[in-house]
Amino acid sequence: MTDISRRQVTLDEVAERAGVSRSAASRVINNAPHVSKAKREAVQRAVVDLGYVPNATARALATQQAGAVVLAISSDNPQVFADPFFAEVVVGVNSVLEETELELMLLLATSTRGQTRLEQLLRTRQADGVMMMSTHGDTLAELADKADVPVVFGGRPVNFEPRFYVDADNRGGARLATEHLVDKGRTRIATITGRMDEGAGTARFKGYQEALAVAGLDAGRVAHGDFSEDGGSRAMAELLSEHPDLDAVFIASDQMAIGALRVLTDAGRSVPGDVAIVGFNDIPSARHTAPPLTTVNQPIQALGREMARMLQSLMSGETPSPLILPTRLIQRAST
Amino acid sequence: MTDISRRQVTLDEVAERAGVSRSAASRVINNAPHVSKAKREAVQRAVVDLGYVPNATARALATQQAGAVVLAISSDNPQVFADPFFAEVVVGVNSVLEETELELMLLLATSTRGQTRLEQLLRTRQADGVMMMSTHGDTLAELADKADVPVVFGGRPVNFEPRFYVDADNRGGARLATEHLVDKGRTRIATITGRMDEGAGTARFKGYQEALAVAGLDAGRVAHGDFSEDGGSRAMAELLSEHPDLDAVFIASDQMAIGALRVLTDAGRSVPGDVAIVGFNDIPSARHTAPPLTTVNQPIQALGREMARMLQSLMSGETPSPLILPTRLIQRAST
DNA sequence: CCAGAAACTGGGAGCGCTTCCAGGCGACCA
DNA sequence: TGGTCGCCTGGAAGCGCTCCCAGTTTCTGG
Repeated sequence: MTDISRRQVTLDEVAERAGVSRSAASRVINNAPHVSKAKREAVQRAVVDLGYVPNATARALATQQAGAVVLAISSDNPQVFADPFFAEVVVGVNSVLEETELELMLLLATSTRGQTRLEQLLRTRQADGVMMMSTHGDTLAELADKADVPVVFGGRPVNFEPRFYVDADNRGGARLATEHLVDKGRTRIATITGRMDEGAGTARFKGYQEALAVAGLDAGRVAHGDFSEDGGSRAMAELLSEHPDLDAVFIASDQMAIGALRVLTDAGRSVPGDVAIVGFNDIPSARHTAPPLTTVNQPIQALGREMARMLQSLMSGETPSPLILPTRLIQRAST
Repeated sequence: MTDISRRQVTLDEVAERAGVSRSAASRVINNAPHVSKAKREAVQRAVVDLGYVPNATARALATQQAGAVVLAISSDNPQVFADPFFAEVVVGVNSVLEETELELMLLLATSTRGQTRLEQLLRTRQADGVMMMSTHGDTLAELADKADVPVVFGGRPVNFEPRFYVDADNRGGARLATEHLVDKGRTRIATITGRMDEGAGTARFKGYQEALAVAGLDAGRVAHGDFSEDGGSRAMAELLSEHPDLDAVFIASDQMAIGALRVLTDAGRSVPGDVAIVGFNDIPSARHTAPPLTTVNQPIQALGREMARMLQSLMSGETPSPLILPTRLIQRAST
């Protein structure tokens, strides 16, 4: 703080000013033992006098530790990250990383270029750990799981169970939502699924099926969406023409629910009078639709937090167990 | 790709296998001149055979270039980043960084710890450049502007004009919105401001004042909010009791507009019949309120993109000019 | 008061890569 | 054929830090 010098202050200069060897200075910086009290203090004084800050790069080279972890998001759609979902994940991740000396790197592996970068990252240990969010169970995911860098997954890709992951209880949440519909006395309950090549999509569909099986109801009214608002509209229209008798629909995302809601209203069906609907995700918009959307909330920040924690534990040599975070039903006026 | 060896492959190994010196190998890796065609090819072959990937850390140490830039967000509220706004900025930033060899680091400087980190970053050149989004014109911002690392600001802090920044035209957008209200024949136009300790807050207020001045209308109906939904509710209630005659209000954020809308409806005022309202930001929810919100859209991804571009230009020694991105009115049913 | 243990100390060898530099060598021109 | 120029080439010196190791000092306890 004292000296706004242009040049970077090095450990050698600190050592010299303190009248000790570089080794000694290094020891006090990393507060390692075997330094006399006098020298330790001399070094500390020199550090503040000179405004010394260790050079992270040099340290990384010497210790073979990058001092950074990366949050990698692999997808074919450059816009995915615009989803507020990830912003929340980042907040969670950051909250635990903040207690650490670790830096956070962001890798949006959307193009081939990004994918390559991720691969190299995995192979060359440029980061001390990676948090991977990959929607598709592509080869990249499996590669990541096998890499010798600690990797924890956020969410599970479809068709592939990583060794370490934290996921929201999508299946349980879907079951909850569907049961809620059953409890409301609905009997002809349809669903609009998400992308079935994503873990969340298949899991939520499974939850729907389970709940109806338990209730002894028909789970045959299904249309496939893609998590988007337009997809929801299309799927709802399809549902309406194939199964005009439906009296409720569980929709695998709020975005789709918003699209579906519009189609329903346009078709003259009242919500929840004629058909009750419940969404998933609890996005902010869900409370502002007409009627406000009953939906399933998942603890997104907690997801990020737990990913970071699990990564830490992995990095310190432990073998954590996968974690599934609870989801809960948020009841509003659409049911 | 060929060899999944545990150990990192080094330049020396490549050189040895290719039968050249390390210097030569280095030259071809960085495709520098002064290497014969034969050797160049030999090295290239060795690279793919061995699956060599340069060690970024070592390179960084040798070249004194980190190979990374950071996006720093300084705020006193750990939750700011949960705002989808930043997610979009990141998408924009990433889109240009993807063409580069640069890594993206994220620094959410919310705690004191984070602040310290940011300061050190600025002083020690651990990154080759920083994109700084700081709402308050605190000392940190000024420090950043003076740092010998290239720094570009996203948005302008209040009370302080950075040398390099890209910002949305908040003032122009606010003027647009207010003029729109005037055009609709409203004459008793109030405003709910954002936080006046943020650049966006003051700029939008200024735009409001300008528009009314031009129209020769009274700009005295103002209540201060804090950009949040609750703050909007409170401010609207205040407005209603202080200036019950208002027939329109320009609200400095959609979040506040949503809160205000509820208060208005509860108070029995119809929108836009009794009072027309326009928000700012064009968040997704804005299209789902009842009635859908007229608002001002700002090109957020473009903001990120331009920040990254400006930073690049700065890093390559140029002296770019500040940039102000246009905002535009999105007309919906609330006016 | 002495042997042995324990704590300190600084030298030096890296970590993997870039880059300066001096020497070598072939080509080209007169 | 000799001289010059310019392009290769590899050796070696770092970039700033960690950490092993051997040597020195200080401190025990008997």
